Amino acid sequence: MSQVYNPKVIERKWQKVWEDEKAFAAVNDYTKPKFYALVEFPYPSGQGLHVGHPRPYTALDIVSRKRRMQGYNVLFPMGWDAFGLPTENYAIKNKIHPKIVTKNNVRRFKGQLQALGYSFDWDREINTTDPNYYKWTQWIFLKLFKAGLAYKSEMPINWCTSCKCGLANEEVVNGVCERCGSEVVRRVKSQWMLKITNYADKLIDDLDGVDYIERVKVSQKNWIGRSNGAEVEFALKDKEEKLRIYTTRPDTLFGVTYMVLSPEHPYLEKYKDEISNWDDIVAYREMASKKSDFERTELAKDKTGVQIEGLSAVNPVNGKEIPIWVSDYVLMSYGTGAIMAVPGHDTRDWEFAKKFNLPIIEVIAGGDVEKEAYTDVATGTLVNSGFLTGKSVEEAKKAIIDWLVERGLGVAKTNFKLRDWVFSRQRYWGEPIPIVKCEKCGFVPVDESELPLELPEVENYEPTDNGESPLAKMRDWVETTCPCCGGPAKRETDTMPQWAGSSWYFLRYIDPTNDQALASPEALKYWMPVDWYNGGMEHTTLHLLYSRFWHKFLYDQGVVPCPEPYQKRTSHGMILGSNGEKMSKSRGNVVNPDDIVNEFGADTLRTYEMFIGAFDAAAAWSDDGVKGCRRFLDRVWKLQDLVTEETGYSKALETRMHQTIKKVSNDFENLKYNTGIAAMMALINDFSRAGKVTRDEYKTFLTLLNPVAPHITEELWELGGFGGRLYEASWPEYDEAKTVEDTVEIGVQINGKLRGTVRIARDASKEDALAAGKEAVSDRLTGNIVKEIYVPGKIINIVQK
RNA sequence: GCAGGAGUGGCGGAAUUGGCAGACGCGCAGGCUUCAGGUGCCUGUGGUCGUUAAGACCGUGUGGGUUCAAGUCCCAUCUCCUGCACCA
Repeated sequence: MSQVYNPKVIERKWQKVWEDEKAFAAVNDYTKPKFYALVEFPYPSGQGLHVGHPRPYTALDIVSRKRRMQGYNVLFPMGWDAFGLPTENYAIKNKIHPKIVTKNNVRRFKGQLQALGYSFDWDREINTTDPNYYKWTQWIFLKLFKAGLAYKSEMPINWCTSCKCGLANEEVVNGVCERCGSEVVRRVKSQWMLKITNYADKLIDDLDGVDYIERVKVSQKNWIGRSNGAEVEFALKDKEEKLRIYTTRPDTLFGVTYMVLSPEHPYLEKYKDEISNWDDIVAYREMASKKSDFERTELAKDKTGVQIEGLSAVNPVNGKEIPIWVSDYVLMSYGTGAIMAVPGHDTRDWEFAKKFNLPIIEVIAGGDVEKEAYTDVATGTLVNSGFLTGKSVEEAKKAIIDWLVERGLGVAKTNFKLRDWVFSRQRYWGEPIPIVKCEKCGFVPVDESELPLELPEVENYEPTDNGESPLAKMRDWVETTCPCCGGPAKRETDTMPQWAGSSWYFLRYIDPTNDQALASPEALKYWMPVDWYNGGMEHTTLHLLYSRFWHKFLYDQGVVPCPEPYQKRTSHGMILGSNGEKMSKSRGNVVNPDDIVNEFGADTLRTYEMFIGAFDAAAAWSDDGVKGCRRFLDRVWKLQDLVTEETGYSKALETRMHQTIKKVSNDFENLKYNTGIAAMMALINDFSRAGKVTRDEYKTFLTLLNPVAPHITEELWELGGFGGRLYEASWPEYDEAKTVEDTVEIGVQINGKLRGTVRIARDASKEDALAAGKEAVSDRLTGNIVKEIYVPGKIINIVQK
């Protein structure tokens, strides 16, 4: 009789064995087929690991373990995205250096991850706050700077009033700081910017060549927001200068009844002497500037504006004079900051026109422009539009652009919603920006040989009230000499955002100790691109876009061998509390993974998180579900008592074995861990029903389960005396021909309703099948058969009156 | 408003190309083991009707449709989630 299953003992035992044997080290043997599996490296927060973390980690651990058994050289690394505000805030509050805080948090996280038995190659562990790591983050920044893609610009930025720090547009959510939830205001500051917009087209177009789940592609596209249209010049009446606007609907040019400038448009200032109601304009502009972006969008439903008196425009297609208004529904940051308004066919213009009683002209037939704007482009036909009348929207667009181009009145133009990336943070705990400002030479890059430019030790990490980074107070550090002219100069005191370190980390795992390059070209060529990258949906727009941008830049620089970093991207769903709500301290529904490991074992936690439901859907935690998975592993443990001396698969279970190997193999590759585990549960039910399991059945079962529950299976493998280590065993093969049985039970329907079943040969002829089928439902047959359907292996349906 | 996704037992969730709806797990009920509780094992478990049974009918958000056959395809509609949101 076997001993009791004791995960505490065996899990520790095998984790030690794997570590000592370097079981999961990726080797630099470039002749083997490679598989690079990547999960998002965590931010080592003070709270420790959350039950959400193991879900994606276990999923790719399963794939990695399986691929190793299939002979791949697998790279499955882990590291720490350790720069960031919570650590800095904790350091400020508790007067401990962020370096120490980070070190402690990392130790805790690492211990927790190791207790879960992941097959990470810990020899390749990286940490973004390690100077040997951020040396290369800075190096990439210098490359960007030298390529003209990093620039400093005075611009209104999003300023978090609590973090005292500038934020990227992406970090402002509903008008508040994504991180701390405080109010975000506009402030003009000189900021480092990265020209991600230069890559806007490629970032969209290259999505066609990668295997990302659809919603990730869609979000990336929406975020970049490419739209095709035209820039058109409207003459200002009695002026030399033209007013340039952007539109995606040049086909509606005959329907323009007014124009709108954004409140920040430079023409207002320029023509203020000729504007007779200048005071009203100024008042409106001030009111608009006081509104935050959030308020501006919140008040979207109610349009406001003022007509500019003394200024009007001329429609280039028909010479009509049209009024110009100013309104904050037009943004200076998009297009040209001015629009042509076509209330008949644009919802916003329609609302504005209705409110201010402006004329509405129908130029596309199909709707009722008095009731609402008709915006359908697919079916409309042009009316009231001169030479465009009668054309479809698509034809009209082409025709009008040609017409405008011929006369020098406009050009086709593509616009993007994507803005350049605000790259400065007025904070201590980030990578210093390796730039020096010299009175004579301007912004000068620090010489590459000086990298890493290390963070100096400061007394106080608190940001200053005037919005400068704590580094600004470090006289000794700030005052330096210009690398260019040798004169006195000052260091940049802003640091990089947290996104910087995570924008290229997957490259460093490939060659983590290289001090000559971020990674060797040979190693990059072998390992890149990442074959499978899994991460949260919350990183779909920011991290994914930023890292693709950097990678594309590095590709253009000849540093990396491929234009896209990730071949495949999947996302996991969140783990919710047992009440179906997001886990949070305040809701009191947080589950600590340590408790589960202590009470049930790591294998149970792993199995449960994979069995909980569809991988990409959110799932609510259930303590009973955890128990069920432990019960399953207990039954696996007891399987050893059923093992016989027989080899091969028993006759009764042969088909089932082949089917299960096939199902589990496929499910593990397709994120369907829940059904893969269900198949193994069903198999173990078969074993207990049979009352025995052959050695080979047992061996196959342990191998299939190993990626999910590596400790218990490794222990049983050893107890079973199969020799060697299970992690080195081969993944079981199946024979397609043996996944189907010779005879099948199929349903027999009468008029589409199931009336019986019949067991017949899989490839039975129609005659035989129907004969058997009729036999099974003979008492229901009327003899008046209209139609007989037989789908081999599936169904018999007899249609009768 | 736009985009993406989802609505299936008491619950989590399964269902290659349309082909026996509810796999697997939880929960629940009964039984065996036990002094007892727990564990373990066995059996049952979509609903309604039917004395048990045999059986019948209904059943995948709602309403239509296509088909021998629909959770799956088409049209319409409702609800929920997740992004984005005055982007011209």
